[in-house]
Amino acid sequence: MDYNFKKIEEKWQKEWARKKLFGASADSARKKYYLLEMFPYPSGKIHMGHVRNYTIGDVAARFKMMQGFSVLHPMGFDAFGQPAENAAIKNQSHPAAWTHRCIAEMRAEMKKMGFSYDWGREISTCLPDYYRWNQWIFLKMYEKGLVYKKEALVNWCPDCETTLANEEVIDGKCWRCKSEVIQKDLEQWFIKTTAYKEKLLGDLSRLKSWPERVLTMQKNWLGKSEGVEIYFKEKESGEIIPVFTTRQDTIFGATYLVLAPEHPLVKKVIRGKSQEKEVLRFIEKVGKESKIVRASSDVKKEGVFTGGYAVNPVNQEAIPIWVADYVLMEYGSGAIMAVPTHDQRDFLFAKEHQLPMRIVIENPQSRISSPGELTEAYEGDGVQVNSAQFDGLSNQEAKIKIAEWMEKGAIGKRTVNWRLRDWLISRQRYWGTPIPMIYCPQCGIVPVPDKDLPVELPEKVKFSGRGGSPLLSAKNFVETKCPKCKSKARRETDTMATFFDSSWYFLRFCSPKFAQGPFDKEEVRYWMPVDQYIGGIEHAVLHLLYSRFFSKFLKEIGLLSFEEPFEKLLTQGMVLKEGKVMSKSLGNIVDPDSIVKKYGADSLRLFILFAAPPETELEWDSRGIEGAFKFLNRVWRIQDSLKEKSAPDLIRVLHRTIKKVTGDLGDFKFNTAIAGLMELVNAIYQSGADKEVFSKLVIMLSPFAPHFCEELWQILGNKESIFKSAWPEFDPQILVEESVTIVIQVNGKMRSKIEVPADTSDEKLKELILHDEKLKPWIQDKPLKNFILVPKKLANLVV
RNA sequence: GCCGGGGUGGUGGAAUGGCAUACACGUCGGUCUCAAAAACCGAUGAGGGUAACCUCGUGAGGGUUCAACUCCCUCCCUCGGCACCA
Repeated sequence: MDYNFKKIEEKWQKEWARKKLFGASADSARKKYYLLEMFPYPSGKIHMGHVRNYTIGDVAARFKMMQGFSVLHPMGFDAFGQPAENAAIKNQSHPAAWTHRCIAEMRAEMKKMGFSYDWGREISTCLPDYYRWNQWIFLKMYEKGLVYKKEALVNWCPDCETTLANEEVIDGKCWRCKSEVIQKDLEQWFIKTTAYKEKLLGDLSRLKSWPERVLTMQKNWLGKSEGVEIYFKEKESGEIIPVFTTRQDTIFGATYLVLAPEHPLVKKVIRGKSQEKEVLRFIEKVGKESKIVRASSDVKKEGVFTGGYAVNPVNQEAIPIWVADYVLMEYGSGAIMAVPTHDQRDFLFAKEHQLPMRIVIENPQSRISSPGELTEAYEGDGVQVNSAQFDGLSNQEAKIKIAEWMEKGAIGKRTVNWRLRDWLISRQRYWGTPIPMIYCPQCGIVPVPDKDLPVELPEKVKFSGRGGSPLLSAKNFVETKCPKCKSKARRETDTMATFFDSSWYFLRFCSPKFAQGPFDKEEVRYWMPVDQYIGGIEHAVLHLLYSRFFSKFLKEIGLLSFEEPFEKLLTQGMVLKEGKVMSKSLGNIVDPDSIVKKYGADSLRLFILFAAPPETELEWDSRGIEGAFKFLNRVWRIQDSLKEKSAPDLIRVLHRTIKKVTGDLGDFKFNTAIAGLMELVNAIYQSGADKEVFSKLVIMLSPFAPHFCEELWQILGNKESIFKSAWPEFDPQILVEESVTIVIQVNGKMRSKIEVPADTSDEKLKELILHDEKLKPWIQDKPLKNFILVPKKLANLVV
């Protein structure tokens, strides 16, 4: 009988669904294992990236299940978002209809892959019974003062016609449509993620099993920087100009001060001065430049003198105030003290504009004492000079002493600066969670009361594709009554960023139908945290940071008992073709469905895991998939020639394989686990196997090729599902070899091998080695200087 | 510039101080066949040698060690992240 993958796969997919084989339930008698893969945006079809992500998760889930864990392995859809809306505008359909069709298609394709999801727990974020809890959590945050509305310069994508969070702007471009993001002054909703910045940074050290680069990316994003805020004074008005620096040790070398062009003080300083016009012209010019151009390092830094002076509080020196494009309003206080001798940017700027310089830290490697000799700024450590009472100290000591001295004299204060900004979450789009807020002419901003949730998204709206939220066109939605005073009021028409939806979905999976709250605390106590999370690196900052923030918030209001939602994280590599990411625009997509039709899901699963370790990039290889298919056929044929009894050598190979595969699966080294199984199959082809050995091979292969193995398992006479059977264990007794091969080196080079009984004494072994004929030419009559023996492995003779 | 990952046969990749290149793809040869495919068996880092074997070989150079792909130092290349961050 041939291996008919089509028939087998359909048969078992039906059977598993009928038996609800993968239905999870909290079972306090067993250890739990929550395995989660990042849920997809329902774009229609699954692609190879999904297949890889979900296959990695599926193998781990099935393996844990067979090891006796109570496994939670759910799947759902991150269903709100702009593509649905764009598609609706294009096809004159409704975003909901488009989304539900895509979900149905994707679900069907996932089922064809044989993933072991508990489909009874499926969630969709676009359904009211999900998003009402978005609104509920949002209002809880509002209650705790973590939600606020303010007018600010925000990121605006002209193509998507909506605002974007800082995290959604990559290289100055929209993360989704890649068009250039501009700055707009708008009133928007923000979430105070910065309230948890210390925890978000500090708890990174708890995430011992997260990839190093993800931790680094989050750390960079949070961007903690410790320094001092120093209070300079504007000479004429006496107005204070705070300046942030991490190099307070160089304060005596400050020879000018620079304000960002947007700094509010600039206009005051220049008023009535001869420089006024020139400065205004400069500010206008900088304002027109895009952020990307301004930030590119090869563009020359420009600036103008304001005509004003600032007084340095440490020595009462008056230094010129400049305006320059290299100082950013968004960071620190938008003003810097410039120390050209010890900061390279200041150095270049000072040279260009012939500004004065003063050395205040001696470079121990060079004898330069006059600033004119410098070719670049010295940013390293050294001894303080020209620094009044701090002369002679090392700059590291001076840093501490100067900070203390400034605080005492109230001319400065130790400050911590962060790169992290609050999270802008309002979007001027339709297909998202309505923000549950009401504007009342009498009462102002009024939150929607709990009992009125959910604020449902109205179905009938106009999609013009041009400006403003489509919700504005839904009169019945917009017009409402104030919950407080009952007078006529207006609903907020912005919706939430979809990252809000995905920041807590892993909690919803624990009790997807719970109606009294976002989740059942008891269920969450059992299942959370997620033991293993698997997904793409593109969420290293966005989704993973927001989810961590949510968990910290929900813990603080007493709903959770843990700090970090994801215990272990695996970021899988991308799937490439001819060295490039598969993409529509490059036209190099391999459709998983076509591969399933040709070779079956089991071959696809096997190939995608065998071709590379999960974390590295994977080059798609059409011959590789054939290899996987051939391997399954090779295993299939073993059933035709089973022997009565396996040879003892094969039993040893089997136990060695069990040990290797079990270990490799635990470490997510799927490629070497499969290689181990291939070796076992090769050994079976050499000596023939009995039913016992073959059964164990089938069990070990089953997480990778589940339908295939389930069928063989049944053919072997088993009634119960293979996934209910116990994972094989190896017998260490059998692994103890009777004889061992000792590699013999002379001066570190392999020259001979001998096989000896495992219990040979060291003395006996040494004697055997010294009389080895093969070594004669290498030793000759040179005296033996050293003899190193690694038990049961190797000997090295040094002559 | 700073931070992180990586560099091993024709190809994907194994080996984290102890036989470099497991496993697979590809290529070559054999068995079976009228023939082909499939299947099965075998060879396959480079150079030298009839052969047994020998020499070289994990981005480059140096070091530690009886022994280095593996640890340390310097450098090169490459991928990713952050960046006028004061």
